Amino acid sequence: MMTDQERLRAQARASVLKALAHPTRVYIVDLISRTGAHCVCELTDRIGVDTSTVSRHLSLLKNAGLLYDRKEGTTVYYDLTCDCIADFMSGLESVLRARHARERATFAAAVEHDETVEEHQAAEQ
Amino acid sequence: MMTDQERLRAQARASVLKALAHPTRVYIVDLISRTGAHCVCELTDRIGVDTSTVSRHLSLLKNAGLLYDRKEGTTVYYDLTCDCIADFMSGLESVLRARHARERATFAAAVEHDETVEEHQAAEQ
DNA sequence: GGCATTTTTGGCAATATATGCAAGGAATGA
DNA sequence: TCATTCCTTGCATATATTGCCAAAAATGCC
Repeated sequence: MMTDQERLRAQARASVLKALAHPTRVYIVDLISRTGAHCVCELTDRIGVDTSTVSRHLSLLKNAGLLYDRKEGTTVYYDLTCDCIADFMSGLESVLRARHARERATFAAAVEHDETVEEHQAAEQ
Repeated sequence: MMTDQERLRAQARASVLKALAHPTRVYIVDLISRTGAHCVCELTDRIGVDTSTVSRHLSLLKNAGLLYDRKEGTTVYYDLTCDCIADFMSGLESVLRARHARERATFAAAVEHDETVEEHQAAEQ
């Protein structure tokens, strides 16, 4: 049976993953990791949703400990708390590439036998 | 402005992160990556929730392309589709360590000045 | 003070997610 | 065939997430 420690560990890991698990937030983190700190209005322009929505995504990322903010006048700049976040996100690439390769393989095998992909997957069993 | 390609890319990344963004699913992926394939009932015993719930988590991870299943009799074993997933998850550790270090630093600085953590964070501005 | 700019917050509706229970397959063995 | 075991799916419910609008803070400038 799962220990309390394992439970806490899983929860901590999930909290980071949850913070990143949204297209807008992935985009924000990715952009900042490549081009440095950005303010809310810049991000709003790029992303094309309401400012309030972007602000909420940012404060969620801040609460998760992934971003910190710095105020200049009325402008608030958000930046990564740690380069390790960029490293972590780049690890996603391999996973996506592998997934893509698998999808292509399944599709190719189905075509080979003149089946639909669903038929092929069923036949695989 | 965000391009369609960027949008799709963010969506693809988020789909993997979303699949992992739950304590139970993090635990499952972690366990399998360390100790190999497991069947639904083993995981159910370890985790302590209903079988149907575990089964759903597993099929979600399968749909996300992170696990595949193999049937032996009435038993279904789930395993990682790719070692890169374990690598990716281990990248989380650095992020968590960094977050923890930051939290400790903030707490220590607050104690230093005999403030609450909230007061200290406000004073940081 | 009054005004403009930037950001955050409250409220609310729409949507998505998580869970257990109960019922329904699927494979095995008596 | 019947019972058993393992797993998945339908349904109902509870909770969480997302997004916009409008209103409120915060700051700087005149």
